Parts: sequence; C-alpha cells; structure tokens
Amino acid sequence: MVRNPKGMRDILPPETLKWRRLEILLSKVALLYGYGEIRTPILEFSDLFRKGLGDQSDVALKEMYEFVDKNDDVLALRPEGTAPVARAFIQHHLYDSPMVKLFYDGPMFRRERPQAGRYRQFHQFGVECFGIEEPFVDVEILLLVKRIFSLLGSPLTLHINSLGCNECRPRYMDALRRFIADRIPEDEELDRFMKNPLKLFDSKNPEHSIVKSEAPKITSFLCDDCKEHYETLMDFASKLNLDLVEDNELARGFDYYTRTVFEGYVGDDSLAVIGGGRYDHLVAYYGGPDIPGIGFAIGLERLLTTLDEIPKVDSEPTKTYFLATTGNDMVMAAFTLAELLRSNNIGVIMDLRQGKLQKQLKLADKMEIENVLIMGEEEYKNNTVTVRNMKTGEQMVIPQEAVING
RNA sequence: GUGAGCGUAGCUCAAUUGGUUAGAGCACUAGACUGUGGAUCUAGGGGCUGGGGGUUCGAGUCCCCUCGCUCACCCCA
Repeated sequence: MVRNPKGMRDILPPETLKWRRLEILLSKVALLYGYGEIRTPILEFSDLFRKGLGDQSDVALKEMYEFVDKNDDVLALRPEGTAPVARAFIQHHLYDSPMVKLFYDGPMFRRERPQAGRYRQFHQFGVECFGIEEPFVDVEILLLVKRIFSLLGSPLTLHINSLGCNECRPRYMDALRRFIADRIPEDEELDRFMKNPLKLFDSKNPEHSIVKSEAPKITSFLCDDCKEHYETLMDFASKLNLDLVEDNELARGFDYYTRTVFEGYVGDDSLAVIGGGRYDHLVAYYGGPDIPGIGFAIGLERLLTTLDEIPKVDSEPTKTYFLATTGNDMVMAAFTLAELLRSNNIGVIMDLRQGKLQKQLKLADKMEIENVLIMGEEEYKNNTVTVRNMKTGEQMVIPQEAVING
C-alpha cells in the first residue's frame, strides 16, 4: 500500500474549506495593519537556522530535515518562518525603508514524534515588522493578534514577558544559573539547564515547581532601557484593553529573542497556538545592519482544532445546485445551463455519469446538496427548469433566468 | 531520542479455556423502481486478521521480532 510519511497528513475537503477561509481572514487582517505578503523558499541553507535558532535549540540540533544537495550544499526544510524572512530582508536591502511589514503563510517542518497538536509538516501564519525600536510596534502587533482572535470568536489568553537585552539578560542568566545549580541534583537535566537556564521554566517535572516559584525573576534584572520599554508597552496595552497576562516564566525556544516575548492559548489548552517576540539583533547577526524586528507565528493546525465554524468568504459561490437531467439528449442542454449559472457565481454539480434520474438524485442526496435542478425534455422546450428542495421534497417549475436571481 | 497503549473488511466492532471455510452493522455496487433521492427488501464485491518468525495436531487468539497508529516525555506552533 502507498502511504504518507509519518507526521505529514493530507487535508481533504471539506476541511480544506476551513483552511481557505482561515487563511483569507488572516491575510485580510495583516493587510489592515499594512503588512505585505512575502513568500520565501521552503528550502534554505541549513546554517541559516543553525545560527539563528541557537545551537542548543532542539529544532536546530535534531529536528531539522537536512540533506546534502548534489553540489554539496547543506539544505534544510524550514522549521520556522522568521529566519527566512530576516534573510530575505537583508538580501533584498529592504532596510532601505525605515519600517518594513511582512506576513507569510505556509508549511514548516520539524522531525519530532507526532502527537496531539504536533505534526512533522505543519503550517504557520506569521508577521514580521522590521525597523522599529519603540514599544508601539509591540503594542500594534498585539492588537493585530487580538483582532484575529476576536474575528474568529475565539477567546485568546496572551502571556507576555520581557527577556531583556544583551546588556541585562546575561546578568539574569548567570544569576539563574547559580540559583539552579544549588537546587537541582547533578544529572543530564542539570546540564540542560546550565546551557539554557530559562528551560527551567518549561519543565513539567513537578519536583521543579517549587524551584521555579522561588527562582529569581527577570523583571528585577532588566536594565533601565528594557524596563522602560516593557513598562510603556504594558501601559499602552492596559489602556487599549489588551488584557495581557504577565508571565515571568515565559521563555521561548529560540535564541534570537530579546525584550518582548509572548505566547497565546485558547481555552485551557496547554499548547500555545501562537508565539512570538522581539529579535532586535537577528538581522545584524546575519550580517545585515543592526535593525530591530518583532513578529509572531500562529500554528494553524492548533488554531483550527479550537474553531468550529469559520465565516464564509466572498470568493465562494453564492449557492450550489445539483443539476440532474432526464430524457434523451439533455446533456448538452444541461451543460449550457450549468455554464450560464457558473458565469453568475452559482455553483453547479452534475452527475457526469448521466444515468437514470433516480441515480442522479441519489448522488445529490449523498453529496448533501440541498437544491436540485432537473432538466427534462419538457423544461428544455419551455426554457424552464424544475427546482427541487431535497429537504422538504417541494418542487416547482420556474424559468431558467429565475435561477440566476436566486 | 525515551516510555506506555493499541493493530481483524473503507469505517465501527464480533469470533467460547487455542478448534472446521473469520462474521455483523454502516458504507459501496446492482436490482425491485426507464421523470424523482432518503425508507424497506434481495443479491453482490470486498480480508495474506499490519508483516515475519516461533510454540502447537491446530493460532485472529499464546511467545519473540518488526512495521504502523495513538498518547505522554524531551521540545515546540
């Protein structure tokens, strides 16, 4: 039997309709805030991610799909969207403009063990804004996030924290490292925490919960600039009713984050549906000018599991009919009517086997099409068509033009 | 990478302490029904019981290995 690779799934109709609607809604919101779409390759040089995400990050270390190309280039399927966008930002000299706003939407790849809400190929929608140091861009991005979830009618809880900058973060990390070393026994877990002490806050080990609560807080280590940035952000956020949950244990997985980081949860789900933050020196790190940036990514699979209905978008047909035929040589007449209706944004499905009327109606029933048109010899002669409501069983003969007008 | 649970028809599940030719419902196809679907009835197609090995007179059932799925850890959207 043929089958798909582990952790990579097919998305079939009608689920794909939800995807289409969601992606249109997301891109519309991004456009409202002045973001333009960027499409970067799925493959990048592996080093882009190895350098940007941090060497001790599992994503860079062991979760990337990497291969050596025929000319010995080491390529990788992108595991996230920010690094490629930053790369394109530099490569195309987009920094000639003082503010650049980009959004993206597409598949990402991480070779993890699949489980609930976790796939090897998954999809992210994200935005990135470059060039603005002021916390107002942080505020605007959080407003954008909130707007998305309010349009979806989905209650989002946003956690926020500041990780400080290259100035104050190392001081905090040292303090935290020393604190952990005294509290946690020597084993491989301690090694992990020594490499990146912030990982302590991600730990689900119940023995660490007390350690976590007693650990030093980043807030008291922030330098004046970072503190001011954070406080201005929080002040605006509260005045704009952003309703943020301050979370000093929020760390995030990638090394490039500075200052503001945030994560969002829907309902009591423990998996984050959205994550993002500021990366003030990623562009410089990649060899570009020292231009700040901030962005987030939404996990679309995770988001979709929290949604029931997504509002219809205007690119869909206003209505869809099943067009059945009966009698001799009615196929051509049916095609003609079908094309007329389609030209008027009305969807038409026909039983292309063109068997007995009985079988055609059975197919319409199977496909759950509520409105059926029947084209028979009588109707054809009179330029009419029979409309039948499959739910009520009511039917009537009407002029063909009447179908176009609903 | 570590750990746990589960694999019988497309789907949901049966099959006596191991015992003949592995069944049912749903779904599918055809007919009853050549201008009317759903309901009913009849008939039909579908299975290397995930795969391999072992124990046994005999394995869907017991043992080992392997593959797959699911969940949790690690990590993350």
